[in-house]
Amino acid sequence: MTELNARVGRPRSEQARDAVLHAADDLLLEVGYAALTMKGIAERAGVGRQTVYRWWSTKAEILFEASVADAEEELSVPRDPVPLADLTSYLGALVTFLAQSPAGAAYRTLLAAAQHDPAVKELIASRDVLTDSTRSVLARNGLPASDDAAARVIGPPFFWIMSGRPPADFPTATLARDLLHALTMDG
Amino acid sequence: MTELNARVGRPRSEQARDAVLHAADDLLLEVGYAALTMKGIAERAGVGRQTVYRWWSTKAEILFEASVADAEEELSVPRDPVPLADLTSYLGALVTFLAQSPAGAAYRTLLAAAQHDPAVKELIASRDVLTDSTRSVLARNGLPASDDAAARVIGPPFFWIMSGRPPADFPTATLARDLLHALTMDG
Amino acid sequence: MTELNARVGRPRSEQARDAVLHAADDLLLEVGYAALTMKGIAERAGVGRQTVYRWWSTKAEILFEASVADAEEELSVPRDPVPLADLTSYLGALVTFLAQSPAGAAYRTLLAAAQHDPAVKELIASRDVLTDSTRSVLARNGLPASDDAAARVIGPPFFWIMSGRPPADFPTATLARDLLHALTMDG
Amino acid sequence: MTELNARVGRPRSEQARDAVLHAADDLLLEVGYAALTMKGIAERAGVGRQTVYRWWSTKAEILFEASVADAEEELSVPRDPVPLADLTSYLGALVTFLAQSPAGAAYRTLLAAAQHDPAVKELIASRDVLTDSTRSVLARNGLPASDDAAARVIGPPFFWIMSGRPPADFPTATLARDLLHALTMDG
DNA sequence: GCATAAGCGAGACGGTACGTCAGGTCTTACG
DNA sequence: CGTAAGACCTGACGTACCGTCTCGCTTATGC
Repeated sequence: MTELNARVGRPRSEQARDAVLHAADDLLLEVGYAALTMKGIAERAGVGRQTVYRWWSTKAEILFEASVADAEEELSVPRDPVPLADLTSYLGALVTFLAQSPAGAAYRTLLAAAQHDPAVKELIASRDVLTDSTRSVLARNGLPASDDAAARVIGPPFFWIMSGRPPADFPTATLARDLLHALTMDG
Repeated sequence: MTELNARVGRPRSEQARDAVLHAADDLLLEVGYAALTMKGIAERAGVGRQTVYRWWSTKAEILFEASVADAEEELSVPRDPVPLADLTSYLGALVTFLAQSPAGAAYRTLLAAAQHDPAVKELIASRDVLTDSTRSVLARNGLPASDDAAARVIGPPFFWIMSGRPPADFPTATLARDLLHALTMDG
Repeated sequence: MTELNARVGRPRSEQARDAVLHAADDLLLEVGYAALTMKGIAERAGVGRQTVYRWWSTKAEILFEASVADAEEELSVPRDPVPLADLTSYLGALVTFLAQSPAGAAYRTLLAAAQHDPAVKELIASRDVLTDSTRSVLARNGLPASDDAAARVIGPPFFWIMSGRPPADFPTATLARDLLHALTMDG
Repeated sequence: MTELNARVGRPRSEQARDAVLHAADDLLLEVGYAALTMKGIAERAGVGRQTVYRWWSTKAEILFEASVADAEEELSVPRDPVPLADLTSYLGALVTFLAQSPAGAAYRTLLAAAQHDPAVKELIASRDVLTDSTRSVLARNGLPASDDAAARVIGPPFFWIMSGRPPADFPTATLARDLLHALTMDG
């Protein structure tokens, strides 16, 4: 028995955990990150404030836990045997994720918060779901799967969306073509 | 007469304005954006709270006014007659600005805040100093100075720094070469 | 020459003085003493704030100046040759003044303010218009015109109104009769 | 069960309540009513501002709660079998209460505030401790215990103290004698 | 008749209290 | 011992008024 005393007392309520994660997701879309409060999350979830603080330190941690799984799923596009088509469709998913998805909103928000909050920075660094998925797409198309290659894929759509431009106007096809050419040279 | 009543009452104190802008700059570096408060700025500046609210609505507005001028200066690199060298040195300045400069920190912070604050988004949109300077560098090297060309220049270093990687590791030269090639084709 | 340089410069504006006094009177009735502010008085009077501060230090001083003249007039009842009738009609005027008149409201307010503001206490002490008029009524009816005789006349209606009871219910006649009897004995 | 949910959550802190009431009492004497602030009371009591606002809306309510009990005690003089002596000693207690006692200062202050604050007026009307105690003294001496009889007892010393005269100079004995005579006639 | 001087309305200045809100901690009773 | 409830202290919020200080202007006197 490695966890002799682990089961002493009332077990954690899965119901409370889910309620908190959903409340955080909902409130992020409704009121935005700045107006998102631990108090508000607890009240929306119908949960005591202490229960929230017991399991998460900050609203960023809640958002992170709430969005990582969704993010992974939304970014996993089916592989296309033609590299150009594969990369293009992935870039499209990236733009959609960043601009439209609740999990994408959480990602942008967390990266933003990380700029002035070391704890969030560490959280993000521990699991950068965007870089990870991009590297796997590069790898499966025989391209270099380095961090800087990933940054060259993610960067343009990321800046595009972060600076508030319409996702539809982003030149996905052109970028895919150029990246494929450039990264093939590099490798 | 455009400003008939402009000189009624005590005129605005330039001294107070400067004190507020500098206080905001200093405090951003010292305590970060989240802990930056209107109250704190006013106290650091030795200024009444009302005086801050009289001229700026939010801490974002103060930071914006405080950083725009600095940003423009730091991003204006002397032109190199060789396009590759010119673009490379500009990319270097971009990385340095984003990663090291107080004005760059303010820029990252504001773009972050814009993700959940429409007022900040509008502010940024009214004067995106990064896109502007990039477009002018592209133009002077005979490259297409569109918004999406700019996004392809800014995006990679922007994501690199935003996700907390070391500025020194960013592949400035490679990116400059590839961009020059790709954008020449597009044009 | 007592006032050699007294007439140098622009003379005081009587118009501004009147506007301030009336504004104070009006605002006292409209918003009450607590919500009466120097700023509000100045704005209502259409006068600069400095002009108010130049001539009065506190809102109490303004009210005092605004009400003393009115008070004296309202409390000067025509003499009745029959002492009981004279005293009765004066008591009636007293009740009406305290309960209904704007100047009476100002008097109650100032006496209230005097309880915790020594400056107001001194102001009132310098000219207690209620005690003065009462003493003169006592004197003209051959009664002792001491301060404590005055207090015995003023006290009951004063407490009655101060504690918020309806003026009509105050037993003017009974009090006048008893006072006349008691004070005659004392003298 | 009238208070089914009364015991849910952390119970109110009696310690905080007492600290606030004492702080209000102390500060009233130290700085006066005008300079008495909710913020100051909270700080002096070592209590959060929200805790004060949670239980009391205004400084007047705090003073009222702080003084009523004291007032009742200070005004309950032991009965003297001789009516004149009983009334005289009660009048003495009244003067002392109004002029010297902290609770008396609170009473004067509240009656003052009631002149321009309907909420305070209602508060006072709900429990006029001065009128109540006076009526009971009148009753136990076989005199009419009406509101206007009470006003004739309280009025003179009340006006005396309110207008700032020395308590020692108030003619307690004369007033007691005259009142006894007059009210006996009325009854 | 022009300088000097003081009063004028306007409005910005550095402060401070307002009443509210969220933070994070604590203390209950219940399950 | 986890939970919901809710009171606790702390401290920032944005507003109002404080009393003071410039401004440009007006309106007197007096050299």
